[in-house]
Amino acid sequence: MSENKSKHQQVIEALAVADGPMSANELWEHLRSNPSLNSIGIATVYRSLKKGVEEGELVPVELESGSVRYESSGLQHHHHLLCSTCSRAYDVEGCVKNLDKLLPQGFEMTRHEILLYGLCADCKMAG
Amino acid sequence: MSENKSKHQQVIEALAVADGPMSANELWEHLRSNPSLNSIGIATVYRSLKKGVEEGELVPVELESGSVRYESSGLQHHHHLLCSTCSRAYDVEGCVKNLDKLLPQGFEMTRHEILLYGLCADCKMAG
DNA sequence: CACGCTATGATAATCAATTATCATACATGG
DNA sequence: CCATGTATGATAATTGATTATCATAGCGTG
Repeated sequence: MSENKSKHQQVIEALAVADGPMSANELWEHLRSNPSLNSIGIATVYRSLKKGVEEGELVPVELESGSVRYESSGLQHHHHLLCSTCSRAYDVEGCVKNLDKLLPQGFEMTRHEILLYGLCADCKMAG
Repeated sequence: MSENKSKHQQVIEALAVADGPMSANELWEHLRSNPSLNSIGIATVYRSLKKGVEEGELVPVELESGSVRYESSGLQHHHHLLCSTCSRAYDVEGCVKNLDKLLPQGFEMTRHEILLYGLCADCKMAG
């Protein structure tokens, strides 16, 4: 049925509406748990992520030592919060001034990431 | 010869004078390349890092998806720059204001990390 | 319908990082 | 010197993430 979305589209779209970058595994579990979609294989998730990055729709985000997360490209400048309870990463809007003042003499900065550690709203509420 | 430092001490001291957090492998290569020390095994490096963390002398720092770096505990508040050429992480002094303003409603922040991406002085010079 | 192509899924294989093993070396206290 | 316990190194084993394989299913075209 061509009315249905391809698995690749499902991956891309799931990230388009996500509230933060997701790892292959998070995405896999998220998509499998959605009853309106058929099941998806982990291999397909990885394939779609790779393809999405190659085609410029997705951007890899590295926040931790374990795995790589992905987010839609073209989001406006933002940063992330890593919840120490659920381990999910959440987008946080905005930025701060004066980051250049941190840069040591002789170094060059091309971009930056601000990572907040703490609790997301759900986990804080539950906690 | 008890006048010599144990390998564990060598690891701890190497991190104490380092200009940034180091991974087990970086530390291993660094220590092996120091002609004034005997060679060291990678297993000993891992053991010393684990012990150092357990005893509170070291702190793990996760900046990337690949591996964990370690730094001396008790350094004053600082952040890091990751050189895209040599892949080393460097400490950068200072911080910025207004980070709390980034925190979304309902979330809680316990700590933060600012990561600058770019070139270290050596690589920029060489580049 | 047959053909050929892409998408998909299950799973084996790979890879890097880390940990576990095990035998040896070293230091210390009888 | 001997017994014992810790430190060390080489290397095997494990682990988690990711990629490669391979067979199958679905789709569009002639």
